[in-house]
Amino acid sequence: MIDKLEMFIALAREEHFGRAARAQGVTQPTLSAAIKQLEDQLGVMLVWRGSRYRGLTPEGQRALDWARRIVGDARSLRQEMRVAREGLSGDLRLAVIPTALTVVSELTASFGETHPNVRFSVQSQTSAEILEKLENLEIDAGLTYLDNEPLGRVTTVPIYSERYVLVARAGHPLLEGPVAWGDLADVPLCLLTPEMQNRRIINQHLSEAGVEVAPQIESTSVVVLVSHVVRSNWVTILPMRAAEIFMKGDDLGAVSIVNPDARHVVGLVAPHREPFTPVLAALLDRARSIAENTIN
Amino acid sequence: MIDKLEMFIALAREEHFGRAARAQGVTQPTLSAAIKQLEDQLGVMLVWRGSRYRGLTPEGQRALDWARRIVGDARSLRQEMRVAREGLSGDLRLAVIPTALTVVSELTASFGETHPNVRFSVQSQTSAEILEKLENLEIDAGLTYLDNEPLGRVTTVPIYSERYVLVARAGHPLLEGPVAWGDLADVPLCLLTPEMQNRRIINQHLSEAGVEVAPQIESTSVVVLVSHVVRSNWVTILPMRAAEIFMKGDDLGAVSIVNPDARHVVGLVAPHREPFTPVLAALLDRARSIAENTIN
DNA sequence: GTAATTTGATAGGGTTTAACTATCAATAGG
DNA sequence: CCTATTGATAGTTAAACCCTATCAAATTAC
Repeated sequence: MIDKLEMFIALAREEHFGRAARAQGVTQPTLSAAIKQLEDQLGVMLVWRGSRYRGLTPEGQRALDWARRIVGDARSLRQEMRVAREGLSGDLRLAVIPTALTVVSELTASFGETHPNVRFSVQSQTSAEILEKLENLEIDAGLTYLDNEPLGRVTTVPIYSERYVLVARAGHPLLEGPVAWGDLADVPLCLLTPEMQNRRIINQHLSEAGVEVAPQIESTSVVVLVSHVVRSNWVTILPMRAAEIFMKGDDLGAVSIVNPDARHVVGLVAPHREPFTPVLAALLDRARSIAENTIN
Repeated sequence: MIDKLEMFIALAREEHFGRAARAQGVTQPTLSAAIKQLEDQLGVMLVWRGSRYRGLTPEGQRALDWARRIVGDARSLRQEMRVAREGLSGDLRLAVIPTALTVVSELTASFGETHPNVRFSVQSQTSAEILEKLENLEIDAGLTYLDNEPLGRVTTVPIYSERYVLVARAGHPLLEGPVAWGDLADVPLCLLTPEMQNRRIINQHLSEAGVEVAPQIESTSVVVLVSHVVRSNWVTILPMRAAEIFMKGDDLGAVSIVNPDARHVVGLVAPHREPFTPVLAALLDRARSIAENTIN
């Protein structure tokens, strides 16, 4: 039953029998049969059938909610029993927004010392993808914005709040004094792509200051932005925590952007499953203790 | 997996491999094998093994919590899909404290008219048994005291509050005026047995009034109490809602017990599972609408 | 308009899992 | 010391499961 629910979740996620089967490590006929059996057992049609996948029926949508819950709890059971057997161990899958990537190590470094048997897998994702993967049980926790986005049934732990800095090549005139959002009207910017929440936040502040921008360079990667700044007169806007890792040399400079002193809270997001599994509880604890030192 | 978790829950409840197997409709070797497989899959010992069942290990206790949750959610999924298929239908297992038995029909009568395909099974239990069976998934909802007892992870809907009356044969001298708890010192009482919460409540009020009682007749059945009252000079103390069904003739009389005017809230108790299944949601709704008319 | 491709269902066969009956070993109770 | 109870083990049969191969319908490409 639980295996079939897992396959059903995979099908809803992949929207394709073949892909879902591959994701589950079975062949397509096996997955087709599993879905059919699930429908027989429940007595309702879950998937619109044509010659191809055409989405979930309303009952399928409801069943998906239960399936996620049941499968998630079953995994929690297994994980908790493994912890009982061999202490805190296993894999913890994290997804992180690009501008918070440097913060992950604060979590993992100290956590990893205390719990050497826990392995982390960290992937960079947009905030929307993080919430989606959290729902689909593809990750165990996320590091993302806690405001703005509609959060579902999740537990959140604030870790720090972003402050924005302007990053430019050393000697750039803007680095000399404090910068206001309104000063950036005619500055050549390179920014994250518009579907990313950080970019939307920046857009909002700029537009509130009456500035419309059309960056010549857009990227989903902070490294791309910074490397452009290093090599030219472009400047970029980054959260301080994302920028500081590039500031070790003297080729770059950063200056706070004020007026307003924008703040957006970033923190850990985990599915709200009661009780938490030991590993997740420990991670949330660690996040809370980090927050005490860094949030302000 | 889910079947094995069901067997595990049954084993924890019955504390006996053979009985648990019978309760699950399988043979004892099948259940033994299922538990062993569960232990293998989870990698931990769940049950203390000797020549007989000797209780759950700490890990088993934790696993039991998860198992109840998973199995309960799986049942909810099945039930909800059946509702989607054929409307509100199925069995609703209720357990009710003896003194609230007459109230059940208020719920079931109106509910049954609107939803003729829902069948009720009503059993009389003590309040402690109700909570235990709720936890073990043996019943779907209970009608019991909402105060006093430690309630677990449940949803409650208050329906009415008990007021206590003294019931005696017609013409009994106590029926003439209002009765205080302190007046009952030397009256021959028959009461529910001491493990029942209603009796403990009555004991408490009597003892606060300085009265110690040692009833000659004790029973778990209200009918037994009343039939003794009918045939002799014994009197009993009952919640008004439990007594009024016997007062149709003129052979019995009842009078409120005041000083203090004791009140204890009785209501519906259901496992808190989110979201509620349609049938349970409908029952809780009905309970709420009844409460509006009767609680005060 | 026809051919090629994609997509999911179906058929057949081998392997694994699961359940039952029968029996055994260990322990508790008299 | 004997008997009854309890749970584990063996052996057998039935069911479930998953694979490969193939097919029909629908979509896309030319």
